[in-house]
Amino acid sequence: MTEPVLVCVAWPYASADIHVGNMTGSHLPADIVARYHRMRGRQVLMVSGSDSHGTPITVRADAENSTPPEVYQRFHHDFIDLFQKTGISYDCFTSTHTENHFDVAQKMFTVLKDNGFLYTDVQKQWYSPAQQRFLPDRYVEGTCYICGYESARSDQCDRCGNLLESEKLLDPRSKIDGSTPELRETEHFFLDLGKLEPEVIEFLKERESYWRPNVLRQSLGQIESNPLRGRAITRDLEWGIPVPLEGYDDKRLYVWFEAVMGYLSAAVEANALAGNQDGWRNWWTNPASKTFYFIGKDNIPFHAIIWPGELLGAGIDFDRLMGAEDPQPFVLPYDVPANEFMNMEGQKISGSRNWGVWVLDYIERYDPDPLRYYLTVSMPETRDTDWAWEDFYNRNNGELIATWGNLANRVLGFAHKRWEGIVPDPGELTEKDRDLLDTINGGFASVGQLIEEVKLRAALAEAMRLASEVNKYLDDTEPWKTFKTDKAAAARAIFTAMKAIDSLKVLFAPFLPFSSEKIHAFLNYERPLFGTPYTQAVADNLGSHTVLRYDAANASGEWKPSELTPGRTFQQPTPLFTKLDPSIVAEELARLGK
RNA sequence: GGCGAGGUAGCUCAAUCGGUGGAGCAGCGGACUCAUAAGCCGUCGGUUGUGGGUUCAAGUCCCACCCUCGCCA
Repeated sequence: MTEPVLVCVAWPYASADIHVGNMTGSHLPADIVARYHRMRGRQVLMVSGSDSHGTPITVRADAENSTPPEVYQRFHHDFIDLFQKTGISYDCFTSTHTENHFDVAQKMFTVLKDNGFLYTDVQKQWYSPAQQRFLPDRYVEGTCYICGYESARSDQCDRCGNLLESEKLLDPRSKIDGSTPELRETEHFFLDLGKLEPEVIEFLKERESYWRPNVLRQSLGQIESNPLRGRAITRDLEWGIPVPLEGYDDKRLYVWFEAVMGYLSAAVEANALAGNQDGWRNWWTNPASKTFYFIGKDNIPFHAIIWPGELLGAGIDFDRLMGAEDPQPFVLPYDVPANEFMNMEGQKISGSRNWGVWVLDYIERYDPDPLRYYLTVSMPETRDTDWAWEDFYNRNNGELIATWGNLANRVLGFAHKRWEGIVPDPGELTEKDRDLLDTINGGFASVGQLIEEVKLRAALAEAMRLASEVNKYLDDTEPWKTFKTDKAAAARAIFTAMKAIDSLKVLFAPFLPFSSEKIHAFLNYERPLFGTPYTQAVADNLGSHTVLRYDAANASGEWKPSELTPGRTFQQPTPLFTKLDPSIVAEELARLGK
């Protein structure tokens, strides 16, 4: 059996469009890692879904005179469309509003409660006598008790920027009907993080040597300076997952508590859809399984502290509740390679100001691989980065096309013209030819190692360096000259370059799957490098939801050097990438902020 | 306010244990023509955010401060 690899991606909230910052922060790095491990022959399961509960969705539903299910479904379908168009190859992209997820989340609640990691406490919350219900913080505004701003949200003041203690808000008003809410006591469940702290610290320290410093230090440093305390995990809401206890009918699980459990429930769903009810355990209770969590820096505490805490608190009892005869504990996160943020032309990306590049909009005008290339070379792995259209244009024309696209085109084009679509016979290779192929083949170790460490910028830079080596080799051997004087030498050089390109196609494939498939097809390979995404409608007692899945049956890509042989036929190539006109920079800048 | 990450060439980033600060792009020069005027060779470019300190030696370690960003209160 090969190693199972679980690739978890932060669940996009189903009331906002996905922008380039979301892509480079989580979906894209996850996809690169997933595609790489698949080619290594590992059992990859890449999961995520739409985070469908919570107040912002009900706020939007109210504003649009719609319903929460309609709102989340609309965004959910857009997400799936986007992932298919950009090649984000989820094995299972589902939703938190499914019977399966409800079941998993409620079981986790029960297990944590039975194991003594939940307790109840009473909080004060704004209550609307007019509507006879508790109001979420976002539904209440009033005067900031720090700066006096009159339209402060109850949890944060937009003028002075301070986070507010909701119950201290002055002159509170309901945003729904303007009526005056009153403070009422309400009982909630709390996750007892203090009790879990020693185990969480031990978990973090075991990973100290290889986690990114920002992720590790922020988690460990936070705990060391402020001991963990309980956090409320229920809310007075209608939209969400019911608390699985008598007498809590008007309370729901808090989204932050249940959404992270989606990694687990999606694994359960994916395997159940494949007809293997117990299959999820291969990724979740098998000690050989490696689990990666691709998130943005704002999500670090949830994934490095709270989620491991929930998994530790569940112990072996979740597995027991799922019917295991010999229940096992959960596999804890192997790596949480959180990214920093990407800005847009020097300013923070903002949906309300339309300051950003929305991926479904991008894909109307440009191809997916240039986006993936640019987002990888400027991925915010160690610090915030900036999307600049001028830079996008330069990277596309001056790097991606100039170094890699042009290389494939010049070699395959020249070879096709001079050898009439048949891979030339090189005879005996010279030392120079073997040196080049050795250098390229070394990429399978060097690029692979960097991807395993989730240093994706460095990995792509290494692949580009190797492509550059082939350009140098061609300049050195000059087959276009030797073709006229020493045809055998030209055949040798072109064969060597073709073989190098056939290998580079694989080295680039996790990053640039569409163009690698193109080269693969030019070379007349029968089966594609990667599998095929498809959608499936799944009906349950909550209705129906669409799941994005991945069919690997026909995939043939393997992380190993080319075995190209002389004599096989190949196609006349077409350019891998489209050269951009400089005018797009001004055109795109003009769209921002409108 | 507490915790954390970052600040290095015009731009984007490297620099292992403290051991002569490097690459790509842009700029400049050159030879070439298979290729999407791409590619290749050469070259210019630095008070490592600021101020102190430790050391034979500091981008790296220590202290203070400034700036950007995130989490928490």
